[in-house]
Amino acid sequence: MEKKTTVTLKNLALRLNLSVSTVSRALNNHPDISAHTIQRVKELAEKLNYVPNLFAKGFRSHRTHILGVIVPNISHLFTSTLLKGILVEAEQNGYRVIISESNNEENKQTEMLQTMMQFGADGILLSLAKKTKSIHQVLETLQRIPLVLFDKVSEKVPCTQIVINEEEAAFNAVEHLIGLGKKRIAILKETENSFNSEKRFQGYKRALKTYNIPLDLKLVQSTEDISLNNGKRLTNVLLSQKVRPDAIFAITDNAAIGAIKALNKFNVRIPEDIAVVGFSNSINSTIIQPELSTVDQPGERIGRIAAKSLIDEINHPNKELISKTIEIKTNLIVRDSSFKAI
Amino acid sequence: MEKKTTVTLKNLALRLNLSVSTVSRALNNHPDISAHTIQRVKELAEKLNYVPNLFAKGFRSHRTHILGVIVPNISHLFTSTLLKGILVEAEQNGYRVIISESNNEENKQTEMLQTMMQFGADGILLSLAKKTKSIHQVLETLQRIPLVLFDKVSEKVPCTQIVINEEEAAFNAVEHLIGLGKKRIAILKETENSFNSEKRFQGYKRALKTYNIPLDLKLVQSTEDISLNNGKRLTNVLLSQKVRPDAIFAITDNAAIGAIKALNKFNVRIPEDIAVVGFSNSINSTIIQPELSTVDQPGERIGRIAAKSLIDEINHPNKELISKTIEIKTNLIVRDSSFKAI
DNA sequence: CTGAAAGCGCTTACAG
DNA sequence: CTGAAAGCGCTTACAG
Repeated sequence: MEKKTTVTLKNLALRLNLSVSTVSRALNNHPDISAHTIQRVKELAEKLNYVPNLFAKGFRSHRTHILGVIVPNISHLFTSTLLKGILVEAEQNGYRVIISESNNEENKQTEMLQTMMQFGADGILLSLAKKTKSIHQVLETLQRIPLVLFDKVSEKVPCTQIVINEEEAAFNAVEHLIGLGKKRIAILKETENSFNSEKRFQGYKRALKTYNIPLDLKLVQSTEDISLNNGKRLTNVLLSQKVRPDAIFAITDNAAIGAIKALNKFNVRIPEDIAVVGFSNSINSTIIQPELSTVDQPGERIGRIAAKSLIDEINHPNKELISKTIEIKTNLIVRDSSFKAI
Repeated sequence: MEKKTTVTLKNLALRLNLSVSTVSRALNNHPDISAHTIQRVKELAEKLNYVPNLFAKGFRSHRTHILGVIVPNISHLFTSTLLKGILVEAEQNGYRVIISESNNEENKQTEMLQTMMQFGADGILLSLAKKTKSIHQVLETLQRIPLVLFDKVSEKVPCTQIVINEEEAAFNAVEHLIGLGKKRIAILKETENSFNSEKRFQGYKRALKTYNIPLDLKLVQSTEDISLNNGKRLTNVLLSQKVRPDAIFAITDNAAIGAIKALNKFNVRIPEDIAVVGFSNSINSTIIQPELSTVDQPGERIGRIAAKSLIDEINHPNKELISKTIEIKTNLIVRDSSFKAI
């Protein structure tokens, strides 16, 4: 097979003995153009498989219909559900999506924000890198094109932010454990509290306070990277202490699964001896034995709302930058790891 | 905070009392321009936070440095590892990536191929939708811009294709089971054999033949959607038969995990009574109890090689379209679900 | 060393 | 109903 060359308006015009202007108008169904001409033009366009160059189009109209998306790490299941929501919503509104990773590095994030602008993205969806110390470039970007934060957000940025009810969700999870009679509830969280970790920790503390349970720092275990393996490790630390916890609230499913693995290894009964609750409702939470109680974090929904909000802002630009937080409610899903139905 | 307006070459030129040409050259370090001028231009550009409009640039040079990626479904963990590889490799070569989903629908895929071209993507990475009956649009696209197939491929398309050694990997997995003394090895596969399912089934059959085990169609279980739940369901079917299998080879980890769940429920001993092997080495495979033996499918590596191949073709375009398959070797990872070390 | 001009593919206000 | 011309932001061959 041979390669083909690109068909342009000029090509069509030449072949049809028309001007480029007329061809352009015909393809766009301009009312001025005669039905006959429109038909001739469209037939040839079809025949030659003409595809308009959206680059030229967007370049002229200052609208590219591209949304830029920056996430810390694409290869997390939760991230991919966020992305799915973004793709679906973008698609429905005629937008394409450029995706890139910051790898949780601030430099990378800054660089990506710049390239997104260079590519003429109409707007940007950003989930902040964990190590974002300075939000300078974020503000710089925000002053030029619409930008919406989602999932990993920061109150310092005056823009629309899409989050779940982190604090309340954590409160509910811990309250659930307290309701089951648990009194020594440990938490597995991040060392450098990210927005999410911080909020969930606050919810944990408020629940304890509400039910008059003193905060015991021995039960507060932190780690740099809240992964499955670190969940295991921190649980081993908890088990080695003189007084063991009777419940573990992990701020991610992965850490919770690590906890269950550690408990299973030492034949600790779940939930009778130690109950476990996670956060995310990832697919993994139903694979582990016993199945994990967890907060359902509706990734696709968050992605859709984030994309929708951004597209709204693109269509109705604000003169001033304003903060606005959209909080999405979550539900606690109770499974065998915290409450075993008989 | 106030919004800012876009800074262009013209802006800079006006302020500096220079021509647009000179400013352009200065920013690109053209040897003709004096060091002094270069400095002046760059300082102002820095100060005003000038970002070149890559759209205008690409529009002129016919190179957008955008790669289009189409996958059936973004919210699968394996897909996201493929995407990670693509992003990393693209990034290293100065390319941005537009990602979209075909949702396993041929219409959607066709539409996406067109938009990718309209956006002036320099090349396309495509993982075929399951229900791709006609490859007409794929061929049409291929005749215009470089296109590389990965993961879900088709021998009908004359282009570079990146796959794993599907057939051999399946052969090895089944051979492993045979080596453990298993004789009644069931397979869980797809009804309408996709490229992957077909190859894996072939490997299964070749292994049986090699070791003189007759193919028993009762042990060949197929399903439309090779998911966890269908893995469970098909395993229940197998268990209900007069003569049970002594091993199950599932062509996906999810189906294998479903199988394990079903076996656990009926207290079938794994691997003594029935051994299980999956395919993918997804994170789930180490969460299930017992941990799953599986074929390690190096997603990130496949993604990287696919992106690399595409970028190579963009840089060295071929006149003729040629088929070329790059096969990536895989390893079988043996865990407790097939062989329990004592 | 610097500038004026053409052109990438398209749209649209202005003329006729 | 149709066309010639300008312009989106940039680069580059051509002049000087």
